[in-house]
Amino acid sequence: MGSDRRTQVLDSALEVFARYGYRKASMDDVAKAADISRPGLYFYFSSKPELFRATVRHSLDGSIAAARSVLADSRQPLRERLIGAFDHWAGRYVGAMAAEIGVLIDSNPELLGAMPAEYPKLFRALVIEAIGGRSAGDVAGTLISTAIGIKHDAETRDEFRERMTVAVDLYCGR
Amino acid sequence: MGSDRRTQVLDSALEVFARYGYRKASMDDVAKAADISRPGLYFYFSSKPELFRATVRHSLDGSIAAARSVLADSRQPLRERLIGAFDHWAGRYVGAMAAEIGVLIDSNPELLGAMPAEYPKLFRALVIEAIGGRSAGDVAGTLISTAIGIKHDAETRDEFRERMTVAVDLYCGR
DNA sequence: ACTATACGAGTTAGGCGCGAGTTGTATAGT
DNA sequence: ACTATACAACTCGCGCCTAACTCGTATAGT
Repeated sequence: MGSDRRTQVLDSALEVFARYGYRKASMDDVAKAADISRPGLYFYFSSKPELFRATVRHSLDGSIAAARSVLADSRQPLRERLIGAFDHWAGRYVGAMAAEIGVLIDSNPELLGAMPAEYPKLFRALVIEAIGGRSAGDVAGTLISTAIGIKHDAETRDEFRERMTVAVDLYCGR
Repeated sequence: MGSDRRTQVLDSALEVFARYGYRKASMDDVAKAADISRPGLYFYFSSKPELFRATVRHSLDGSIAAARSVLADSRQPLRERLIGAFDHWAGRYVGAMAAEIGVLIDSNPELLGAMPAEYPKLFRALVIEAIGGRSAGDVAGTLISTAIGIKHDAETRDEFRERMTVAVDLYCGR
């Protein structure tokens, strides 16, 4: 399962990195948060940059997986699936302490390289597939941009969800 | 008219501030760019912070005025008016050297105070008025968020305009 | 498959003095 | 309604140094 020791370390690392930023977060901080020794941390990740990359990848994989499973749930109408997918994808990084995660990601480009850029493409493809039809690309692109815009001035995750609902109804509902 | 000496100084100041940022732009830089002496600059603006505030206000006033005149042009259909208004409002700060202006504004909050926050409200009110109807507030809010989102990953002003056109068509055309 | 301890190498934070640059003002002149 | 020049006060970056911290690894032990 995903609940092995390595996963637990990655979850702890995400909290620590999000709280202190990459530079000020020490391997010792992460080790303490994960309840292992600092040398023990190196059994899982051979360096701090590698730990950081794995942490970000783990987080993004989680968001993508959540979005995918929501979008694939054919019991729900398209409207609900889209709202849920955007909530998992972008809403995860809105408000409170979670806001720092997004900053963390696009604030360390030299460490992450082209890796984070793959995920928006993946998400976009999922949304296009879910919408279907000729103008699916246009609708998906517009909705994604709207989500980014809303993310910038929404205070809470609930507000993000509400406004995203309005956008979905406006752009691809009635 | 608006083409007096003071206006010329404000235009020069905007370029200088946008190019160097508030801190690294000196009053001497602005004076040279405006072709007046540095002491002469103090005849118009009694301090650097005041010059900065006046510069930002001048720029935002210009954008609002442009958006207002476009939205008021009843010869054009709503679709064209909306696209034009967003192009003037947000498109002005997209791509090339102009991208720095937006950063400049929300990167010096202690100098500007609550002043810049008034303009988005004003612009929103203009858009709501142009759209009209019951759900005008929802539509305007969504379109504005979409514009902000597009602004974040559009490379050129043309791309911004094109993608904003798509969004407007999704709302009020087909 | 780890912990506890230790260690070298490298990076970084903090303090400090100094020269340079900048702000705002003054003054004399046109 | 300005320019040219000058000036005091202040801030800011710079280099330099030292102390502290952090990374990655090694070693011995369970």
